[in-house]
Parts: sequence; structure tokens; C-alpha cells
Amino acid sequence: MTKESYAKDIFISALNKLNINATDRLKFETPKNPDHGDFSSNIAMQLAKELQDNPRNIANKIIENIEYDKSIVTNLEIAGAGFINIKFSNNFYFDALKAIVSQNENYGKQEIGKGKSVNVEYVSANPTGLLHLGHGRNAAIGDTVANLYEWLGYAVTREYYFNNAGNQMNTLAKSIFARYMQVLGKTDFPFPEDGYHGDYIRLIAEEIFAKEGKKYFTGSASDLEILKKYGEVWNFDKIKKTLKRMNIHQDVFYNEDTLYTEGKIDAVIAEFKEKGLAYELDGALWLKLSELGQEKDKVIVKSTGEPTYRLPDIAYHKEKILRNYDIIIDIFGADHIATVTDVFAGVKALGLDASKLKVLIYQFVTLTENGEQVKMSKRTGKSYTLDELLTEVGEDVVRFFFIMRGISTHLEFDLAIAKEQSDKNPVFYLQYAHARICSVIDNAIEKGIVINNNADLTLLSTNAELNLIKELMRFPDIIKIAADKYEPHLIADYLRDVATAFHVFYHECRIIGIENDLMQSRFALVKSVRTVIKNGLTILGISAPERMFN
RNA sequence: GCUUCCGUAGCUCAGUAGGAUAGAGCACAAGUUUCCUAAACUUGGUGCCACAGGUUCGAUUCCUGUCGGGAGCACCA
Repeated sequence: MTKESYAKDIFISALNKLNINATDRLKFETPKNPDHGDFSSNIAMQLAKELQDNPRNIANKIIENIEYDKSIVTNLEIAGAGFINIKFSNNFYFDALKAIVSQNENYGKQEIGKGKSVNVEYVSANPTGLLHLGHGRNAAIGDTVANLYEWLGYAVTREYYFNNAGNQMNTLAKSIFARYMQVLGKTDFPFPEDGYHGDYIRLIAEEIFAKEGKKYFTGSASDLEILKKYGEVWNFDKIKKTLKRMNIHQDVFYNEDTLYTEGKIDAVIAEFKEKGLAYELDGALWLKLSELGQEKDKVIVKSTGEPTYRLPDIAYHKEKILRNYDIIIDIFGADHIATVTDVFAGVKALGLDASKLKVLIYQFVTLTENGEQVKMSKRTGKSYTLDELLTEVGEDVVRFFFIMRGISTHLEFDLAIAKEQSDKNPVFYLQYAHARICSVIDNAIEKGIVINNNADLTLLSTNAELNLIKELMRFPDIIKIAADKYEPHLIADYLRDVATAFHVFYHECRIIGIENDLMQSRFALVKSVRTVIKNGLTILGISAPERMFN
């Protein structure tokens, strides 16, 4: 039983007695100010207009008709403009803690998504280069969202859209070839204008030369094809290694190529033509987006015969929709905003249900240090790669920093704070709470204390203890809200609140060395805190160390 | 010009699907350890919630417009 379920029960039966049907408007919230009780309803204010009565009068009538169990609710009162505030008994909280203790490491897991499926597509970087900061934010958001849905009981597919077909792959081949020729001694061999200037291209060229010599010097189509493939494999290998460092493992690597080989691109073209939504002009094939609510028509097949990105994107989303997921989530950077509406329009035009699609757009990341923007790595002199950042500040810090802000706000990644292994770094605050608890338990075991599993929780009586229980009770709701709103940072914020409540408790209440029964109940409490922090960090893909400062 | 995100404390950001006295971390100042990890805790205060209208019993939150900053507006992806 939760606060919500009990409060709803007693309110609905009171409203029924008054012949008021307001079930859908009945919402409760936990007031910020503890003087306003544990739970609060604004229903009386909402009803004021249609009942043509003063909210406080209505609240009074509702309260008069509420029947409640005094061992669960201790007080109901009207406050302010007409709020009804509920105070729950300590016993209610002890029962809630008992439930947490018994669920143990499963606490927070839910069945809301049972029998339903979610596809989360994230990272999806082209194999033309190494991952950079933006990909890092993408990866952290995508993986955390996937975790959240898993905790809600959904069957989650983590997907990576692998695109080795477009124009950019030819640019990669040409870039490698130019560096290759330079490695062969033609130092003035021209580098393509729009080529990839990163240092890794040179590494790839050197590696090819070391392994296979100069046999690709002709630069023929077949040579370029080999260089392209080599670069693709090389880059993708690096990408996967970087993701692995971030504790990310995707289930499906959907290759764009299969859209062509399995005829899915052609099928979509045929369908657009059949619906009269595609026409030829200047040798190119255009999609009538202007008839689909967009500003202007756009090209889907270039006059060269190659599709623009729009067409495979539409075909790919069609493909995902046909795979029958209940929710399909894409994670994109702000630079992709324009493509989203095109894909939606295209998918709808194919008669598919676009309401299952949810596109998360995250804003850009800037790296700062001591208030100044950092563009280049001091160590390499090149722009920061994700791998480099991981090495510099550590995996846990990277994952945390990338999700600690709302996804729609610009993220300032402060290198100085990230590097700091101290109290300034918010990650350590959470991990420290976990390590502290582990340490106390180790300590008890060392002293020969036996921790039993049926402590008398009613012995917990201080504010610090009760606040901690209340904090722990929020965990399932927070997971649900974070998933519904697609906001991983809510988990990070929540864990900080839990850690704070724990540290306050720890400061005020001793555990070891006090009377046995109370000690046992405090162990139960503290073990639950440890579980919540560990589960929360797991959702964020961050480790929960048992020991800190070695 | 159009699309989109943002504008809240000195800085970085929250604000629980519209609620009561707008919060946290950092920075700054002062304290707390014979005692389970002081990477902790306690105490200090600052806000025309960018601006102007509108909706509402009630707006930092929703709508419209203005200003300011970011990201887009290809036969690149």
C-alpha cells in the first residue's frame, strides 16, 4: 500500500457519498513544507467553480465524509485556500520500510511494463571517426532511459543504427587514401577539402601500410573500397571499445545496408509513388512534404540515383514500427531537429502509427574548465574524444555528468570539478554514502555482531530516521516519473536527496555500540538505504563501490 | 525569414505534469571528530523566476508576443 493508493481510496469513497465524480481530477502531492502534512490534495479548489461554493466549505464536507483507519492516518486538516492535508502515522512508515526490506535488491522494480516492449536507439554514430562528447551524452541518456524501462518491467531492445552506406563513407575512403599516399612518401599529396582531418585517419593509413605495404597506391575504385572497409572496421572497433568502457552493450546493430539488400528502400519508394506523394524533377525524386504538413518538398533520391538520408531513415522507422514495439525511442542531438519532422511526416504518409515514436533531443555539451571553454585536449592538442575524457576523469564521473542535467538544457561539463576527487564532485557524494554503509556493516561483522532479518522497526523514532524512510519510499515513483518524462537526471537528483538524508541520520544516530534491538532496526534501515543507492546507481550505469579512498 | 531549445541566487542547475513561505550544489564565513569512513554534518542570504500581455480560484510552470543566447533550415548525414 502506498500513500497514493490509500489516500485515493478514502477520498473516492467520501466523494461518492457526496455524489461528486472527480476521480480523474484527484491528485495528491507531497508538500514541500512538512508543516503541511505528508500528503496533500487540492481537489476542493478544483471543485469550487462547478459546485459554486467556497473551497474551504467543500474541503470541510469532504473531510466529514472521509472514513479512515486511525492506525494509518492520524490527521486530516484544511489549510490555506482549501488544501486538504493528510498526516500518516509512523506505523504506516514502518510498514512501508518493512516492505522495502523484504523486497531487498528488487526494490524499485515494477510490473507496469509487463508484456510490453520498448526499443531504444542511441549513439548510432557513423563509422567514419571516433566518438566525441556529444556521443557521450547520447550514450549516457540512451542507456539510462533503457535501464529505466527495464526497471518498469518492459522488454527492452537496445539498438544501434549502423550506417556504412552513405556519402560520408566515400569521404572516409578518400581521406584514408590521401594519408596513405602521404605515408608512402608523397608528402604533398592533396588532402580532400571535405575530408576527415582527425589524427586517427593517419593512424589507419599507417596501419594499412605496415600490414599490406603500398599495394593500394593506384587509388582505383577497388583500392578505395578496401581502404573504406578497413577504415570502417577500425573505427567501429574503437567505437565499441569506448562504449564498453561506459558499460554500454547494445543488442541490435541494425545495418542500414539491409534496407537496400532486402528491398525495403524500393518498397517505400513504390509506396510513395503509388500514393502520389513522390514526383521526379531535375532527375531527382522528390517527396511531397508540402502535402504532409511541411513547408516544402524535399529530395529523397538524388539525380545520381543515391537516396538522401531521409529515405533510409523513413524506411528504418517503418521497419522498427513493423517490429511491433509499444514504444520506440530515438536519441538525437539538437543538430538533428530538422530531420525529425521529415521522418514523422514520411512515416505517417505510409499509414503507420507514428504515435509510438518518441524522439528525445538533447542539447549540446560544452566542456569548461575554471569558467573557460575548453576546445582542445591539453594532452593531445586535438579536440576531445570521448575516450580521452573517460581516461581523464573516469567512467563513473562521465556517465554521471552527462545525465545530471535535464536533456533539453545545454550541458556545461566542468572538467575541473569532474577531475576533482573530492567533496566537490557530486558523484562521490553518492558513492561515499554507499561505501560508508558497507563499512559499518563490515565493522559489525568484524566485531562478531549478528545482523538478524526481523528487526522491530517501530523502534525507529527520530526525525532523521523517519525522514530517511520517507525518502526511500519515493524510489519507485521516481523511476516511473523519470521514465515517463524521459529525464534521467531525476534519478541523480533523487539519489542526492537519499544520500543527504542518510548522512544526516548517520551523523545523529549511532548504529554499532547501542542497545541491540535498536541497533538491529537501524541496520535494517541502513541496508535499505544501501539497496536504494546501489539500485539507483545501477540504473545510471555507475558503480557502487564498497570502499573509497583505498 | 522559418523551426527548435534555453533565460530562476555570484557560478552551475532543480523546481515533483498549475498550488501554500521559489530550492540544491559550488563559492564565501563560522562551527562540529576521545565515538561505526570529516569525500560528512550544523548555522549563516542573496532572487522584478528576462520582459509585456492573456487563461485560471491560483502562473516560475500553460498560451501569445518582445528581447537576449544556443542549435538547425542541402540533390551532407
